[in-house]
Amino acid sequence: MAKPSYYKTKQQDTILKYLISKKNQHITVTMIAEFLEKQGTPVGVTTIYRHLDKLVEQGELQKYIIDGVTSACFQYIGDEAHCHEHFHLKCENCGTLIHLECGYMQDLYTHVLNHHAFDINSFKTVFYGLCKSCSDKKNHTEAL
Amino acid sequence: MAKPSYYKTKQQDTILKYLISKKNQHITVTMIAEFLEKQGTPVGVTTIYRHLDKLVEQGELQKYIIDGVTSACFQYIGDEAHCHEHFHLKCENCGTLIHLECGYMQDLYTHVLNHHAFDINSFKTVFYGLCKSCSDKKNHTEAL
DNA sequence: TTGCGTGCAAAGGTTTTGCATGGCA
DNA sequence: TGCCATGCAAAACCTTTGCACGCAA
Repeated sequence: MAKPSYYKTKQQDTILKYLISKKNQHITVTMIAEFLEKQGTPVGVTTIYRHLDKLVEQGELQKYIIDGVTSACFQYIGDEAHCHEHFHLKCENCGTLIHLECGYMQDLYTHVLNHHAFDINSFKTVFYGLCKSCSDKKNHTEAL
Repeated sequence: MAKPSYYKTKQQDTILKYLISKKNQHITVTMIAEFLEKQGTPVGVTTIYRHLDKLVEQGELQKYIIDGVTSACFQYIGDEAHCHEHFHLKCENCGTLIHLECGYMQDLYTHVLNHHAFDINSFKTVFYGLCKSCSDKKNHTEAL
């Protein structure tokens, strides 16, 4: 698996450069397509999808989906694939996406690995819940 | 919010009965539609979507999405909405979905709430990673 | 009788597939 | 030249919306 590209093409290079420039940032296929369009180096969405799939297989790119966001999200991580401390938090109310770096998550990773024999991929995992301001709001408005 | 139904209808009742019979189990809109069809009480998917939305708003039903599963997943939980110990684990390789009940998760919930001011919804949160057998397989096949 | 509930049909959006053409090696 | 890469068009899906009719109260 993780088939490498046989040919080096302009499109491949263009996409990869963009991904690297947005390293560790949240992007979507539409964002990529629009940016490349504006930049004067348009690439067909089919091609973008195919390259992203390949990079995900190779582990250089993380794909994650978020409820309420209609398209898939990606984050280029290069060779930091085994970081266990970066998680996503998504507020179910206001939609804010928080990137969380926290040592406790390393413990969580270890716990689940040792006690439940499950190797968590932190980048792909999205925690849902309520951020502080929305949580406060809800409590104030609890009288519906 | 959480608008109650004004009218009591056969469809509403049929859907709710099915959900309750599958309590704490993983279901999709298609599964519901097919079951009701076979049972001789077909309900249009539009209606199913609308009732599910309402139940999610009311907190009786949890919606979660899983990468690789093209449609949304639901789980009827009734009034157990505030359990912080039930999480989902999804193997990225074989697709197995594990329902995890674990006291450590209560600690995780507390940690994130106290240190990061974020109130995690455990039912909606899906951990991605590798289950033991797939993890073992990967290590054996590491020679690609 | 009133007006919400239902469900068909159509629209909307993302992602995949078929296929002819283009371009790397 | 051989083959993979590309990208248009169309298909495949899931989900939402519009609208006319049905049905609960």
